[in-house]
Amino acid sequence: MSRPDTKQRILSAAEHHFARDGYHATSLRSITTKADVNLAAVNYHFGSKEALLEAVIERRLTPLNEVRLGQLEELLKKTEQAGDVPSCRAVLRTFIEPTLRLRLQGSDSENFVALIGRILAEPRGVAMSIFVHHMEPLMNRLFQAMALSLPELSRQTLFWRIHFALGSLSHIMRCHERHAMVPEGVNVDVEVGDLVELFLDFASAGMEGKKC
Amino acid sequence: MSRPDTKQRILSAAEHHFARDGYHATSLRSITTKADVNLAAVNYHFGSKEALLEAVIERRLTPLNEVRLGQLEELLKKTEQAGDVPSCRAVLRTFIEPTLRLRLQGSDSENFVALIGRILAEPRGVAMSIFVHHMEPLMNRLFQAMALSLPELSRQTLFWRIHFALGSLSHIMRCHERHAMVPEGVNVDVEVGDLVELFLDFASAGMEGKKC
DNA sequence: ACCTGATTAAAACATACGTTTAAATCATAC
DNA sequence: GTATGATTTAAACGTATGTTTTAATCAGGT
Repeated sequence: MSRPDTKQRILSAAEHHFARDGYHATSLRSITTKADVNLAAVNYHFGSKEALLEAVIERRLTPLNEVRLGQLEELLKKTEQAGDVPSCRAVLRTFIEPTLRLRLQGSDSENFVALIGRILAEPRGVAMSIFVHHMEPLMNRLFQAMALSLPELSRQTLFWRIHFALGSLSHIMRCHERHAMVPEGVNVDVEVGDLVELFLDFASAGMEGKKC
Repeated sequence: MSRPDTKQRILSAAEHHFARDGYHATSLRSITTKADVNLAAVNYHFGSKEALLEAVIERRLTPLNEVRLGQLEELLKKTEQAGDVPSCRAVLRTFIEPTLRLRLQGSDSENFVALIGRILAEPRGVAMSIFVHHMEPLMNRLFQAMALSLPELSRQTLFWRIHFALGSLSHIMRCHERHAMVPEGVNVDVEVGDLVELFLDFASAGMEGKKC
C-alpha cells in the first residue's frame, strides 16, 4: 500500500459532497479532486459510485447505532429495575443526543449528520434501502420503548408522533448552517447541547400532547 | 397555438418527476416523454431546465400562499376584534391545512406537496432561493402571529420551535406514500383531515411546551 | 389562396458523466 | 536486486445529458 489512507480520504470527500450537494449532483471527479486521489481510485477501491455511498453511510452509522441502542437498553434496564417506566424525554434523548453530538466530534462527522438528513428526505433514493436495513432493529426498539413511556396512546397515534418527531430531527440534521428566513433579532448560533434541550422540550411535549 | 396545453402538460410531468426523483435525477427526456411533447419544447417554452423548475414552483405556490396568508389575516382580525389572541393551534392550522389539502384537490397537485417537501430538504439546492423569495412575507407574518399566541416564549425559542414544526411538516409532505419501517399492527393509511389533526395535536403541544 | 408568426419536429451539438483499460509505479518478500 | 502483487496513473470508452439548430407544420388574418 503506497498511501494507506486513500480509502478514508475518498470516504470523507464523498461524505462532504454528498451531504452538501446530494448524491446525483455530486460527480466522482469532484470527490477525487477534493480527496486528491486519482479518478479511478473510487472504482478500484469501492467498485462503483453507489457502493461508495453505501460505504460512506456504513462507516459512521454502524457505530452510531451501537451507541444509540446501548443507551436505550441501559435506560430501559435501569427504569425496569426501579419498577418504573422511562420518560418520553429520556427515550428520545438516547436517539437524538448521540446524533447531534457527532457535530462536535470532528473528523468531518458533521457532514455525515447532514447526509443522513438528506437520505431521510429522499424516500425513493438510492440510499434508502441501505439506511432502512441499518435502522430497522433500532426503530423497533424505539417504538417499544415509546409505547412503554406513553401507554395511553394508540399504536397509530404513537407511530405518527414518532414520525413527526423524527421528521423534525432530520430537518435539524440538514440545516446546521446558513438558515434561510431568520427573523430579525434572532441569533441562530446555538451550542449543540442547547439545541438538544430545545429540541427535547419541543419533541417530548409533542409526543405527550393530549388524547388519542 | 396548435396545442394550447403544451406548457401545462410539461409543468405537470415535471412536477411529477421532480417530486419523485428529485431535480438532478430527472432528465428532460423523461419529462417530455411523459408529457408527450417534443424534447425541445421545454427550452422553447421555458428557456431552461432550471427555469422550468421555477415555473413548476410558482404555478402552485403563489395561489397556495395567498390562501394561507388570507386565512391567517382573517384569524388575526377576528381574534383582535374579540379582544383576544389566536391560539397556537389555529395559527398553525392556517399554514398546514391548505398545504395538506392540496393532496385531495386532484390535478396532480399532490406531487407539488412532495416537491416542496424535497426543496425544503435541500438547503443549497437550485430551488431554495426561489422558494425563500416566495415564502418570506408569509413566514414573517407567521412568526408575528406565533409571538402573539405564545407571548411567554423568547424570540429565540419561538424561532426554533417553528423551525422544528415546519421540519416536521416538510417530512409529512414528502412521505405521503410507501412509509419505510412501519411497526406491525399499524395502519398508515389515514384521511388528510385526520392527518391534519394528528399533526396539530403534536405540533401545537410542542410549540406550547414548557418554559423558555 | 397566401402570407406571417407561433409552435412542433427531428437531428445534431458539445459537454459531463461513470466506468474501464493498460501501462507505470510502489512496497514488500525472497 | 529482482520478482510479485497491490496500487496509482493517464487516457480512452460509451453513454446520457441540456441545449441549439434547421426545417416542417400549424392557425389566423388579409
